[in-house]
Amino acid sequence: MPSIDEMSESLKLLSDKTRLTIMALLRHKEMCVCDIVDILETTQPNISQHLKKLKSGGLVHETRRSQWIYYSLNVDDKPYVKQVVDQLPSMQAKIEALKSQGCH
Amino acid sequence: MPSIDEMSESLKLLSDKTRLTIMALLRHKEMCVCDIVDILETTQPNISQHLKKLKSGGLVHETRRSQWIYYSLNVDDKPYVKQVVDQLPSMQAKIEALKSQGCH
DNA sequence: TGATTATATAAGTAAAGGATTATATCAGCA
DNA sequence: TGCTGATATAATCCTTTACTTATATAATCA
Repeated sequence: MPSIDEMSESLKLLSDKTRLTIMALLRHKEMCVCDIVDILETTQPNISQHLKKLKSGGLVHETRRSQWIYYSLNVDDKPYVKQVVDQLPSMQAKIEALKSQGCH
Repeated sequence: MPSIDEMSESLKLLSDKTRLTIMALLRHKEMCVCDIVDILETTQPNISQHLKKLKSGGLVHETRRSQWIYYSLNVDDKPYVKQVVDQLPSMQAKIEALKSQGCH
């Protein structure tokens, strides 16, 4: 049974628009930092810092694969987070748009 | 289908520990401001301001009954909010503790 | 090894947000 | 009408936080 403290911490991570959009993107597939930067049209340090918060809050998982670091969702152990993420709108259009000029 | 903007706004309301606790309390029953103040052991203006935010975000509903204003949950139209609220821990113990020295 | 690309970290800034104190409004009652 | 209790609003303070710019680390490749 999650405590109010745990829940409010996770919800704070989800309450930022940029981070919530990152979660919506990762729902489709794992992505590297530069993919997310391109799609969200912001700076690389901005995204890196948001990802760091999501990671230390246990909401995403990272894997290095040569020079790229791929991030993926890690929400299966938090039902109240998973249910929110599952209801995020599709980002398919934005992902398609990226494909044509992918970051690598 | 809710937008990222709508969802992040609701989640921001839930992400504060005081507001999340208020939602957990209201899950049990409607309550007036002085009840919540007593249980959370904070000041009346603090609770009033949090309630105002919850109300303008559409997460609670208010009813005046003589000099008391009762607040109750209003989450049935927002599934992603309802699912979070449904998983909040029980506040039964705190509510019981209040009964013995109720605010009116 | 040096150059390039991907990512992280650090420092600074500006804006948002929660809490407190003081005051105003509103309802009930003598 | 005046008093008391319940709630709301205003103003202020302090902390948190998101973003930017600059720099550091790490990996690949020539």
